Amino acid sequence: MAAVVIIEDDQRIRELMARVLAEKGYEVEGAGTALDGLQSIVGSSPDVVVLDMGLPDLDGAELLKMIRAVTDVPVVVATARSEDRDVIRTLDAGADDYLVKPFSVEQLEARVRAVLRRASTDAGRPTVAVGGLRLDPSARLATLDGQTLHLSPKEFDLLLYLAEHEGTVVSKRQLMAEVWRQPYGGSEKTVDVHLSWIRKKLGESAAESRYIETVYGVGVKLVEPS
Amino acid sequence: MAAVVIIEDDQRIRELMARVLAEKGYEVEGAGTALDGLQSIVGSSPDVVVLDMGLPDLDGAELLKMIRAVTDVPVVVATARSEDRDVIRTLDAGADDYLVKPFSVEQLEARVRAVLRRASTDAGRPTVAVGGLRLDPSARLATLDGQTLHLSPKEFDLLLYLAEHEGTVVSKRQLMAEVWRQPYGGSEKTVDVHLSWIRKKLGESAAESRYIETVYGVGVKLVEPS
DNA sequence: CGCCATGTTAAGGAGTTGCTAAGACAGCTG
DNA sequence: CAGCTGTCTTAGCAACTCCTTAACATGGCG
Repeated sequence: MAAVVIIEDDQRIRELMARVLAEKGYEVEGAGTALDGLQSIVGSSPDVVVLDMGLPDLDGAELLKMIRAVTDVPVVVATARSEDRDVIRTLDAGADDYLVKPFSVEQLEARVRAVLRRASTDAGRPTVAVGGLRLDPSARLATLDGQTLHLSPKEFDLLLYLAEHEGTVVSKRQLMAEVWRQPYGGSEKTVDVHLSWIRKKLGESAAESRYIETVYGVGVKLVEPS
Repeated sequence: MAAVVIIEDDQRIRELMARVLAEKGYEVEGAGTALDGLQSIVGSSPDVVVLDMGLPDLDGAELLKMIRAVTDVPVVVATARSEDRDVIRTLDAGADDYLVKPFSVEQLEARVRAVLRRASTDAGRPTVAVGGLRLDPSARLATLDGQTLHLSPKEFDLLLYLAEHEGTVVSKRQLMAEVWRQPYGGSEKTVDVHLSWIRKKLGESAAESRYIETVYGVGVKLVEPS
């Protein structure tokens, strides 16, 4: 079963979280300070880290950066509502998901599970095909009618997400949250720009769409061209 | 079941480890001094050795060298946090994995199991071929279009890892973890440099790639040249 | 027609990568 | 034991790619 490190200074909360996750079968290790947390991470190589941003000895964003400098382990951050503004900075610093206090234990468990699922499936995700478009996540290879497409990282991720939701309308906010991993604040214009670039590479435009269809006021969807 | 020799001077810790591993079905033998440890290794031919670096009668690194001079048995070293700096040197001296004290018994068991798994698959690894490139792990022999390639140890390991994941993008951090056995802190620039050297020996460069392809922002992959 | 969502293009800066060179270190050899 | 050789790591610069922001154009919808 997966191993979790919980970094949270309030002992009561920490032990509560630990108990809940332990009951679900996770192997849990708790830490009350940033330093202990880092030690635990390095020592135990956990599969997920749950990190409280309000630590007494070090700013949570700082710690997150340190963790990121050292490993790719998925991190779920927990913030108090008052620290809302920092959420953007937090996610920029490399968090994989977040929780806003007060949160229920069900939420905690759900996020941990979601992050784990993402991490585990990231490697062996199967190739997606829509019409003449093929996307192989493990090789990061995109082809259109047999021709290799040169896509930037974000372009690939974005197109992959759309392809995995073929035929479903996806809002730009959702894309900012899922592809950019930035549920707050991120400008949705960025999505427009990337979509435009992808369209160009697919040999289409918004006026003459083949794969990428805009649904005015709602979002976009990827469809098989007719 | 696999046999383990534990070399640890603190009797309490040694017996704790022994009991835990014995419960898991390992055949355990303990030793409190370097000399006893060597005797046990030579006498019992264990499948794994767990070695505490802080022995009273001999420096752990010295003992590790002596073990290596005698056998290829996998060794998991346990170090105290203060000796952190030496970890790299320790691994260079031929350790297969390491534990940082204090560690949980679960960690101990996990590392032992991991090392065993690696060792068992290490032995009979078959030759890998990608295009005109052939890598024979057991003979440590690399050839390109029939011509022998002179690769340094790290270069060989790195190329082998890439070849075993042909067509899959591998991140530099992953390479640091898997090839360098250093999941934390290692500079990823090192990977770049080694890749550059390998490319030169393969008769290619990043600008004109044949086998080794860079995927910007993600990692590298080995592919059959077209 | 006016407002707002969307499309497109351009430009700047931030971040990533490639490669050379130099230092550190171990093992070997004379 | 001094010097040589091969190897690995670190540093640093140049070149490059990418993402975002801004600005302007277009087009839908009331």
